[in-house]
Amino acid sequence: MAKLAVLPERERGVCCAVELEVPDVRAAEIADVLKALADPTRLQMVLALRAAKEPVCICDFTATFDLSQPTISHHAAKLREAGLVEATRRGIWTYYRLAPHLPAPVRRIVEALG
Amino acid sequence: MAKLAVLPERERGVCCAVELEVPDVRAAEIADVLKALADPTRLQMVLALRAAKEPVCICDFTATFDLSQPTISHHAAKLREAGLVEATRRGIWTYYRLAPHLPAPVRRIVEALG
DNA sequence: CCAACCGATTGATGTTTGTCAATGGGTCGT
DNA sequence: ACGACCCATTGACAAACATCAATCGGTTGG
Repeated sequence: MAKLAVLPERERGVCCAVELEVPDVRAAEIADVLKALADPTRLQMVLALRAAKEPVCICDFTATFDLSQPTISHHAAKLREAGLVEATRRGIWTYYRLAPHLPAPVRRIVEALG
Repeated sequence: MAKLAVLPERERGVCCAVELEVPDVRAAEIADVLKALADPTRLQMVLALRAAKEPVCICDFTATFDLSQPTISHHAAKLREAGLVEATRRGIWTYYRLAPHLPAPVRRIVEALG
């Protein structure tokens, strides 16, 4: 609560709707992506995958975080549902990587992280 | 669940912790910012403020969204607590604007939106 | 001074979320 | 075939969240 600035003059009882930058549906989509990223564990996962040259086995994530295996699996599923990562099965191991063809707006967000 | 790729060879029972890109505290901070943005209404607010030349009166946001006045106020408070926006009082009106001196990492995220 | 207006806070409620324990389904080495 | 290993799913539960109705405090015009 401070700072002077050029504040618009107003008239009592007259409020007019703001012009929205994006359609509501689009805002909801972006919000969903942000929601997927808005957890410390999932954020760390995405940052690690972004930096990784090779796909990362989820067992290594389980070894990394102080969380149970089902919880890690749950977070991985959230990232999958959001379309942020892809999984590949190889034998008993499941490897994750950042989705290679993210929509441009999503990619820009992921690149802006960290 | 598809795509071939160069998957690392592994040994059973040997999982090693991933190297994290950022310290946990920092991840939590970023996650908090993302959490503040991860709601359609708040996202629209931030996008509108980012595009606005002048501070925006919150009564106009109340007129914009199909939500009650307390709910809008609640969302505005969340954005304030996250440090994303600042409020200025002028008479009976409260004007919001994007925080002018956002930390660089946060600013990059906000700029990547939309 | 009073009524109208703007905006924040409080209280209540239904929903979503993060977490774990328990379980189930594959895959491999022996 | 068996046991060990990896990972996903289910069920349960507490915490956090989005929303509204009601209320309150501050400001202004008449």
